[in-house]
Amino acid sequence: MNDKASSAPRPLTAGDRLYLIDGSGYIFRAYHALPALTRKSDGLPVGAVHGFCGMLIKLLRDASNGEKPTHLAVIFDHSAETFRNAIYPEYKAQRPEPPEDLIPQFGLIREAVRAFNVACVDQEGYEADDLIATYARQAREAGAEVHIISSDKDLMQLVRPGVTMLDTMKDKTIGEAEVLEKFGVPPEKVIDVQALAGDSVDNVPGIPGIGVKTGAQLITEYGDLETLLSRAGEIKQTKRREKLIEFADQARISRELVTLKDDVPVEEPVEDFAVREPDPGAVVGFLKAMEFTTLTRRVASDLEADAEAIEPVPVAVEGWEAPAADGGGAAAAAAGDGAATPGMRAAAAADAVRAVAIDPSAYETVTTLDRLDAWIAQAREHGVVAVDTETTSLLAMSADLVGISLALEPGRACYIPVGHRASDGFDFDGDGIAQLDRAEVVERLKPMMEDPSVLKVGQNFKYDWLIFIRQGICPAPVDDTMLISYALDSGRGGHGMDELSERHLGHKPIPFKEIAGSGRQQVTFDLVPVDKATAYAAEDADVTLRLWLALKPRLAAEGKTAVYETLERPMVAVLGEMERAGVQVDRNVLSRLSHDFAQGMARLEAEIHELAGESFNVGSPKQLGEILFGKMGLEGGRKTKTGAWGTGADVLETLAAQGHDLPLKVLEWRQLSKLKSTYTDALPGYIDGEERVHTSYSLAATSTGRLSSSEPNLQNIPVRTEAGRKIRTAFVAPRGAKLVSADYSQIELRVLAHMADIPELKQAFADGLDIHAMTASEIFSVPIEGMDPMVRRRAKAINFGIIYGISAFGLANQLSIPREEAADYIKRYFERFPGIRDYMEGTKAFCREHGYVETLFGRRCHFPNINVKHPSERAFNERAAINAPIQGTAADIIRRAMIRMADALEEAKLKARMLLQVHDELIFEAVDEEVDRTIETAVTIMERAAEPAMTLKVPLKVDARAAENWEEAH
DNA sequence: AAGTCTTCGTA
DNA sequence: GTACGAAGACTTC
Repeated sequence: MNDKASSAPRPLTAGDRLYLIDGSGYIFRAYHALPALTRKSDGLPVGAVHGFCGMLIKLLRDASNGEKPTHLAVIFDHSAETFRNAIYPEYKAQRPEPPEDLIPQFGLIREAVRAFNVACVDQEGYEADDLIATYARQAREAGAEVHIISSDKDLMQLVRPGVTMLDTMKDKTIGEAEVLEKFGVPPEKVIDVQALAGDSVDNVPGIPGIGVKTGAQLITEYGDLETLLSRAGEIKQTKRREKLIEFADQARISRELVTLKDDVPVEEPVEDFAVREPDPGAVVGFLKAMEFTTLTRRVASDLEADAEAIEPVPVAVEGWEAPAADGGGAAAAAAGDGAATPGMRAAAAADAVRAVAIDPSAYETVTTLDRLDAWIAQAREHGVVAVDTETTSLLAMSADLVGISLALEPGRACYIPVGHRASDGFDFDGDGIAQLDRAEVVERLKPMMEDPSVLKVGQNFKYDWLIFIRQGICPAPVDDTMLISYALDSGRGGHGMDELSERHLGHKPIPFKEIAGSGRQQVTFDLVPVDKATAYAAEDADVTLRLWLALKPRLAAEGKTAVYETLERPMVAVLGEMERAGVQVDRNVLSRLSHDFAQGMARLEAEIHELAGESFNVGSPKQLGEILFGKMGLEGGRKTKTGAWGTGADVLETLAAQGHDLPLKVLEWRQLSKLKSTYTDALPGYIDGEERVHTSYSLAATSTGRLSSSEPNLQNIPVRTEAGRKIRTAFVAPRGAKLVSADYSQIELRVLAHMADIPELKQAFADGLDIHAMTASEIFSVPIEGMDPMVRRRAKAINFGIIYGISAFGLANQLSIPREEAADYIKRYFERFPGIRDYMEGTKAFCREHGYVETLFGRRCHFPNINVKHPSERAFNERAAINAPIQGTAADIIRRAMIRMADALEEAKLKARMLLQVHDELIFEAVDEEVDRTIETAVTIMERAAEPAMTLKVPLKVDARAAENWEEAH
């Protein structure tokens, strides 16, 4: 403990303000919410420490309500074991180990607390939360005001008159209203809801199938947990009633686990927390040692101390070793401009963006040409402008422009309505609404939107790009906050605007539903009143700009500029063009197939009902399960976690193999049903007036760098079965042209051979051998000549398994062999190719240590759950971590090819257009006389796509051919 | 009307 | 065993 105040502490009284900081909670939250930051001189991770010190300084200057604390303490957890483990041994049992770069910061934060001369409290056997509950009760009973610095929902039960929580990271006070919003019940009933809902993070079991929503509703209805449990028999919903009865005791234990103990025999009296003036030498010395230049300056000036004269105070660091000289810090520092590192500038930028509150009522609606010109002029002067379009549809290819919003600085944004209509049903052309003419607005915006010196910032800009292109504007240059986030944080959560706003700005944007309604009452944006539209649309531009300010500096700080600039940003226009082109689809082919499939289904259905002896819905797994395992009494066991009979294809196949006719016919029926509903019936709905279908590609939907395709998904058009392949004949080229398909051969195995550096595999690819036959020959010691196809098939399954992070269980499933046999194959494979095993182990170890893996081109994929305790979940993460660099590198390579393709085709004076991408395949449309040269160009670009950034140790091979339709071209 | 589960199509 | 998206059934509101 630090120096005691000279006079004896006086008891707390009314008028005192006690601030209790949940130190342990803060550390984890700050670590994840704030940008990673390292000490410039040696790379010591200090992001959470920086956030913590900033928070302390702000609090000591003036808390957010403008009142300084009279008493202040930081409370920490003592150790993992608490009295709760005696009640329930599994409590917090699956907490992951803290990340490597957080460990040294635990000690540093305690050092910080001491340096600031603030009370620092922990106590064996109790969690920080219990100590907080106890001190809060004592202070409140003494008449003092209590503020708890935390956003932990477990502390929300303490909120009451005189006790509030304060989330300093979001600058938000949590009072009774906020608790009610979060839990649906007032604070005193929070523990009852938690007892029902449980908590997977703390491993509080709760009652299965009941979440916060249902829990709150039940508690509201019955008053409290005990009443609910004793009257559980009255519940109408069967499943819910049974669960409540079955797991009643589990709920009672859960309630004990979440109830905070407010009568801990505390060792430190609350009076001792009276705020004390820090010693300038200690606190400035500490901040200097951390190399927090801005904070040092701020504190020195607050304390009227001369920062220059104070030496850094050496701080011992536990749990971290400085790298040898010339570590990563040097590279980061090289990009800096003076004292601050890019990391610190990135952190400062994120702080600054949070500083200005978001106020949707403060935006301007632009309805005169003068104001429009003024905004355009300011955008040009400013050099950066966030842009967002509002339209009538999520489908960019058929959406009509309704308005445009611009943002120049945080809080300074406008909305330009151009296509609103009154919703009374009479004003069809919008004459009655004050808005500018669309064509005129477009014409005036165009020069600025195309001005190379004005950067246009968007969120998911491919959408807006398509809208602008269709208006005759070709926006450039552009930045996309969604793609910046994707380059930085893939695997750490989604990249949609609302999610990013909540994550980085602590702000929840107005939901679309709130202004346009939902369900039956939902209206298109053109029918939204202009004032509401302004609040919504301008806020989007404002948020986009703030996200850009917060995220863009991180690219340089985290070394991801090249990934963003070479693999992400150029894709906006490339995919935009592909989506705009679309692919021609012959609706007559689809309609004929639909008819054929329907006939086949009807025939099978009759046969199935005959075999079952009754009529039932073949498409219902539930009814089918009843027939198979109930009525017919077949062996096959329960499966799914909800307790239903499993009727997956594998189960039905097993039954069919035993000679049962019904499951076989169900399998055939399902195949036809799938093809009909998903493809032949659904696709015609996407065909436009030009007979073409325009899919939408998502650049940020996968964790690995692959694209995804939706509305419709053209990356899962059938190919494996004869019936399915017929659907591909509906994808055609226009008269006088052909479809060209070019696909990489074995790209993932080639990538693996390069990355793991396996001599035999490299040689095999160099020699153009059949890689699966070669693998089979190596591990089963059989000659390639005259090989049994079954042996090759086994080797092929192993090769795929390797890419997926093989497990004996999975391989056994794939090959329908016993697990022991599969384990034996894997063992033999690794004996023959030890380099693959080393590579896989190396990848896992790297991921465990860093929390991410990277592709050859530097794309980072995060795995926040790689270190969880639960064995099968961890194994799942490990397999994904092994797969990600392989799948991701292949994805990077085809992206590079696609980005170069447009220029290459143009340079070769070819009219061919790239239409589709299916992970390792590109589909083009080329006029008949240019087919050969298109193939030549496409193959060359694709095979050389890794160069010059990377020289692969194996050649890339591309097969390409042309035909009238996709089936024949593939 | 909205959300979850199951199944199945692709690389 | 990896990565996705879509459809229908089912459940609950």
